[in-house]
Amino acid sequence: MFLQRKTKHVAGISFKGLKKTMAQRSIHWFRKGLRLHDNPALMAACDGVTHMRAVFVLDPWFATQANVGVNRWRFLLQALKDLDNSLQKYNSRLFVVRGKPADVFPKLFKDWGITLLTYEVDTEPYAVSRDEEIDRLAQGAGVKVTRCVSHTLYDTQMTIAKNGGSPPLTYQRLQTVLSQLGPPPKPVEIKEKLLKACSPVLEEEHDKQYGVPSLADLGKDPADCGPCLFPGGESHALARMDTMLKKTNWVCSFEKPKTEPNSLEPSTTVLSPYLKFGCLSPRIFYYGLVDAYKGKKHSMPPVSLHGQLLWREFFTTVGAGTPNFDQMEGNQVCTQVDWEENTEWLEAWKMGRTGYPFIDAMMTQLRLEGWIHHLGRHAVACFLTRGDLWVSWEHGQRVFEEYLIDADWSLNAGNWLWLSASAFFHQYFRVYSPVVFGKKTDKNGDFIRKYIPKLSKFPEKYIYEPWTAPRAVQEKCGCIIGRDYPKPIVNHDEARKKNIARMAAAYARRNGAKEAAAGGKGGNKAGGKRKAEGGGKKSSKKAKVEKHITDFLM
DNA sequence: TCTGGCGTTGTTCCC
DNA sequence: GGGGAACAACGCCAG
Repeated sequence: MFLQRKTKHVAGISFKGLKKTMAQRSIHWFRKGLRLHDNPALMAACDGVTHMRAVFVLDPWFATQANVGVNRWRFLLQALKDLDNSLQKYNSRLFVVRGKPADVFPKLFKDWGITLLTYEVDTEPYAVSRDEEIDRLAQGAGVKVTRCVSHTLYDTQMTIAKNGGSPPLTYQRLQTVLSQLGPPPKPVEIKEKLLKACSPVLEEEHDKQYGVPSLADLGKDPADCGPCLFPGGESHALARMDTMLKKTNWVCSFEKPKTEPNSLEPSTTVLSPYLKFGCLSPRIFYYGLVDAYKGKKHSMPPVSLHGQLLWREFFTTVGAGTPNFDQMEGNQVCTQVDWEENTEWLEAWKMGRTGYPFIDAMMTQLRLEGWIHHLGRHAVACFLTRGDLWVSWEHGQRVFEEYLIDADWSLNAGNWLWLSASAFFHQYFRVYSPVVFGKKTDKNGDFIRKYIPKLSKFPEKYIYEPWTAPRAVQEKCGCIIGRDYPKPIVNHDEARKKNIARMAAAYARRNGAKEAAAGGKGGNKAGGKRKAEGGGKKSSKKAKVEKHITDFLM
């Protein structure tokens, strides 16, 4: 109900008006939302239309600017192939068109006699500017545009408006706002409309001009791909979700922090890549969980599976409402930290050569397979930034963007902000140990043995700290530390202490700047003065922080 | 304006 | 080994 209302509103046309003008030929533009199920924009493209064409534009921007690794390309192409297969069941096809959207659409509008363009709302900065341009071109061509929200549970702009015009910056605040908005809209059923709106496509002509390309067609070497553990596409997404939802006990007792980052089989759902590309509707998943929970005791947000969908909602909403969300400079929610450029350490981290087996195994899994457990992401992100290497989270973000098959602009930036304690999370003294953390769920180091075969023969006692193994043990294991596997590039205990102090200094600078700004604006001068003079809780707290900083930096 | 409680996922030590 | 407190002490937010 809500979505239909929104659709009409955003498109600036009424349903009555639509029926009178009766668009005959439409394009549904697939970007994310690579699915037929619960796709309100696709449904809008079929509404009262006799010829709907499904289009995906292979925008060169993604090849040149978007930092997409080969595993994610493979996932995308599989998803497109799956979509094409599904459309064939409706006597239709997917039209994959090469070129910039701004060049492609005016031609398609004209050649195909299009009167209606529909697409799913995308809140990422590039998508927003791209879509604004396409909207202008459509308007110029007399083509109506209908946009629908279905990548998120709620319309992010509505959530922001409900929060008073700015995005909620805490999870609890988001929950409060969403509770005021009511449950998310129900999924839409599309099959009948799709059947009516699809028209036959000439087979031979089609594959030559509009077929889904192969990796080789795109200049990618398929040999660079890792094993295909999570094939792309709506069919796989729905099958994966169904399998998972059937395990109701597991679903009801799911608590994210209790899942294992280094199990050999994923301990979580791995629905993230399917949600990223929209092969799976978040609302289908949400209501699938509602059914699974029904009448049973179950975990709750933030740790439950519903909670995971809300985290996705949280970061997408903040990302949509925060300029420069993916960088430190000009990002209002981000603490400014004096990270250091260290290409050698960054490369060691990226390639799994830090000398810390747990970190290196995680990064190897990421590079080869395109997915690692969320807590593994925490450990490696903390290590790169505030924990050990003091390298900017922006660099880590770019590496994740390249390697992850589920790399999502908002979630990636949001989580890096979180883990580097630059925003949302502030307890910077809680540092993951690259040695201790993994042991909790994998004492024997089986995960390390799998991803770093060189270390596979080390006894349990040394597997997380092979540099502590006596020379004789290293020789017996066929791996000399410093020759066959690196020595640790930093001393964790020393780096941790130094970096906690550096974070304290960064926070102190930020708070100092805030106070100065408040004073300069003629705000609460009395409060500022009181703090400056010393005395009271705040001042003693400040003195403590200063001592802490001095102890480690001087 | 101040204060106490809380925050998805730290580590170490002790019982 | 499991649970709870200490460690040192962050920002946010409701009341």
